Amino acid sequence: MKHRRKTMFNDEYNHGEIEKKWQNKWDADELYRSVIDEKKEKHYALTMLPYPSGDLHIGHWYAMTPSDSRARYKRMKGFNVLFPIGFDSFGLPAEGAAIKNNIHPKTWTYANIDRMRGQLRSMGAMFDWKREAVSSDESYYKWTEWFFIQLYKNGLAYRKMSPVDWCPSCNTTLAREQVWGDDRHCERCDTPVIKKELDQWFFRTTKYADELKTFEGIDWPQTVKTLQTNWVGKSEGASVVFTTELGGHDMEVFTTRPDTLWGATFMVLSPEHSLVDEISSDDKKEEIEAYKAEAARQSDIERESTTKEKTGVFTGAYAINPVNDEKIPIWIADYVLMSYGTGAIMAVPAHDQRDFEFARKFDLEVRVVVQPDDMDELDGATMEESVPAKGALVNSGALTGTPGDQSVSAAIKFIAEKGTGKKAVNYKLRDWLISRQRYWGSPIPMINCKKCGWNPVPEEQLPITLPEDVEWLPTGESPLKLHPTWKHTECPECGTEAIRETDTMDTFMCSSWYHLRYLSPDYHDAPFDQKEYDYWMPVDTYTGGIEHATMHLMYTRFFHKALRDMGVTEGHEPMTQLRNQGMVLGEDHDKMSKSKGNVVAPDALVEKYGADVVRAYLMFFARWDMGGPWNSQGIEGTVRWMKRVWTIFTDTTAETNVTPTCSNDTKLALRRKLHLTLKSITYDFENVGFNTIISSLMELMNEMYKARREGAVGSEEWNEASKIYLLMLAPVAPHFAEELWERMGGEYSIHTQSWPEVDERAIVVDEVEIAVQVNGKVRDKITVAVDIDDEKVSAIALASENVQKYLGDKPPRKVIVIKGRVVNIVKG
RNA sequence: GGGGACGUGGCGGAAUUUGGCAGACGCGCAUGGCUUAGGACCAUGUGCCUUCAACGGCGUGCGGGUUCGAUUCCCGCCGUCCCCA
Repeated sequence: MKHRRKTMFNDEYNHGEIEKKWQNKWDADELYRSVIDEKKEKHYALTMLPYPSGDLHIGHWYAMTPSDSRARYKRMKGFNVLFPIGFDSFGLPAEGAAIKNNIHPKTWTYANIDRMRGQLRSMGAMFDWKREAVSSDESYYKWTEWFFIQLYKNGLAYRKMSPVDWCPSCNTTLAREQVWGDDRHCERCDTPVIKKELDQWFFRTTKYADELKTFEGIDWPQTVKTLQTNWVGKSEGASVVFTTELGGHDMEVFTTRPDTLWGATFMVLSPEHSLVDEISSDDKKEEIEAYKAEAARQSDIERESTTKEKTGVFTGAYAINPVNDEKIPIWIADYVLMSYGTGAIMAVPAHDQRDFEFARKFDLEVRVVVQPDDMDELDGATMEESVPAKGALVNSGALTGTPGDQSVSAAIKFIAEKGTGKKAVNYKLRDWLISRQRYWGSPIPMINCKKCGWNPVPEEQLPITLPEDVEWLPTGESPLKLHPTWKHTECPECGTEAIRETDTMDTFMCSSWYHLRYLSPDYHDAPFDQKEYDYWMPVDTYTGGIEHATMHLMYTRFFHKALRDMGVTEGHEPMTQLRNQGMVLGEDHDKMSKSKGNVVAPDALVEKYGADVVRAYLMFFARWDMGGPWNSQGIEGTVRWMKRVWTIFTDTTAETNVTPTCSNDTKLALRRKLHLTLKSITYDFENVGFNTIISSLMELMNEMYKARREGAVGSEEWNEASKIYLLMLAPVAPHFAEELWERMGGEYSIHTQSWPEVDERAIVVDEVEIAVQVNGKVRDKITVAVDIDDEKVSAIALASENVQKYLGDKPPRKVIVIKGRVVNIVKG
């Protein structure tokens, strides 16, 4: 047969059979069952749960199998390790499939889960399947609903009318972080989103804004911390109230530069600002309406673009600048967005570039109020660009002359005393919009009564389950809304007829607490069993993609903090250590995509090479946090290495006599290499450096081949190396190592053995080779005793013939000795 | 426009734990062995240049700086990618 060579090595190691054999045995023996053991220190290793799209891709393998190796290492290190898995199984694609293939989302989802369970098992990971949690199970989303009610009762969930991003294709609202790119398209279907006014449920994430940007006591990558900090987007400044000349309408503005207040020569409102219609004069109304319509057609990105020509319309109204009581015109312009700050700005053209461009376009006054020390005297009439730098105040009434380093605080003091403003903080972070106008999600357990308003479903009625007899109409409207009976219920307050909320929750709500459900997925009295929580939490190592930095990773922190304040969870953070893996790219170095045809399918690789080779290659081929291009030839190197491992431990024929004939030097060198390797692999596992774990194992194998040629087989040192080699290999290639371990008479299972101890004495040598440099360039190498003192080693170095050649006649100016590494001689 | 990450042989990547012999390990390539055969296996070599060679010169995106010594630290560019506006 053409594919005769699909077994990895030869007839002895049939990876398909052997991997299956051990998977079944581990299962039967419940080898990876994790139960509370107070005698042991716990380690909660968590990998981000997959969405059941129907097929595990190589990215899942990349995220999960190295994480599994580390969890296995931790277990051998003596920790009681929990490494669970589950499915984030609510979400839009199921409904897409429902519409497209006329299949119920539930049927589709659970069929996918079944298939993916099999694929996940083929990894040979130490998942504890008894702790599996599936977010679309009633037993799970009962508690998602319960959490919603707790948030509501604690004032952290509220409903408001709000302009939201709406995907016309998915027929649902999106959170700010689900809207991507310059054209502001839907994360899922790439359709450009539109703005829509809707009544929506929000979580008060902004309450935790400051806390979300502190990362005390947790070991998270700096990149994630930076992304989250920027996402919170805290800026400090002042809020100042401007009043209209007529009618006395108050308009609050936020500014980071209250020191430039005296330079505010006009105001700009966002076209959507609620006061626009009220304050504008009759002769401007028509023009304003036209402008508003035009602005609504553009995306925020277009509107804020710095390259775009400024546009705007004068409202006919004037405001009073509160610091100097001057009358300034109020304009509307699309570069001011309702979604940032208050939707109104004070325009200081001399010191803000956008305001400057606007002023020049419409011939508005540019008044210099800040004069930086290192610049020539500024002139508002002739300057060609704004000067945003700080500096001493000029033309600023009582504050004129205030130096630049005090100007902001002086201005805040001034407006505070006048009662027209105060110190203020503005955040970019918005409250989390969680309403989705879809069917396949956790219902929002709220009831609306004409008399009593909104009330939560009584907790004893949970879960509010999804009706199964639903249909999808071409209008795209939520089937829950269309269902004839489901939404009709009675008011928990007054008992009269009332209507259920027909929106469901954003699925990020489900994944905000799945790490808690894993603790006790069958527990009925609460979302989790307190005993399990007390033992396992917090998560010690969390691994997953960085793309969730401002989404899931932010939501789950918010969730934990909110629950903490309700007394449900403890500690400030849910996950102590976070590590992100990079992406596996296609062989063409491009992002994998079906359209490019560069997708690598893990199932086929497992079939051809076995899970262990795939695992090892994924650990080896790139830095885990960076990722890199797949290489179908590269994986053959991993096959070769494992083949060599197999051969050296199983082939006891021919030249590999079991009676050692080698020198003591060979044995000591082998032992030294062994313990050096053990030391560095231990370090690498601790520090999540997977690629060098594999290269260290390869190096040691090369050394063992050398020792074998020199007749080391059968010696005590050889046997020690063999045993420790397999123990180090076990987390990487669990089936393969177990098989060899058994054949060599090891006690079942290799995975319950202890991680070996480094023998530092084996590493010690009495002589080292060090480099001798002249002016930083290596000119010779000398071998000296390890404990040689600096004078002696300098003398030997200076005596080197080659060094003398470069030194010339003059005595050296300086000799630097770095013990055990280098001697650098500086020429005289 | 702002913020961040990265840039090392033909390729993926080591050396970023403490600034101390750049190129570990693997792919590819080359030579030899074994073999009826090799796309298997074993061994050796492989940064570039100097027509061969190293005990020579150059070399970690480019230019500068600090240092006895810089892939590593600092400054300025260029390029790639990511995030934000």
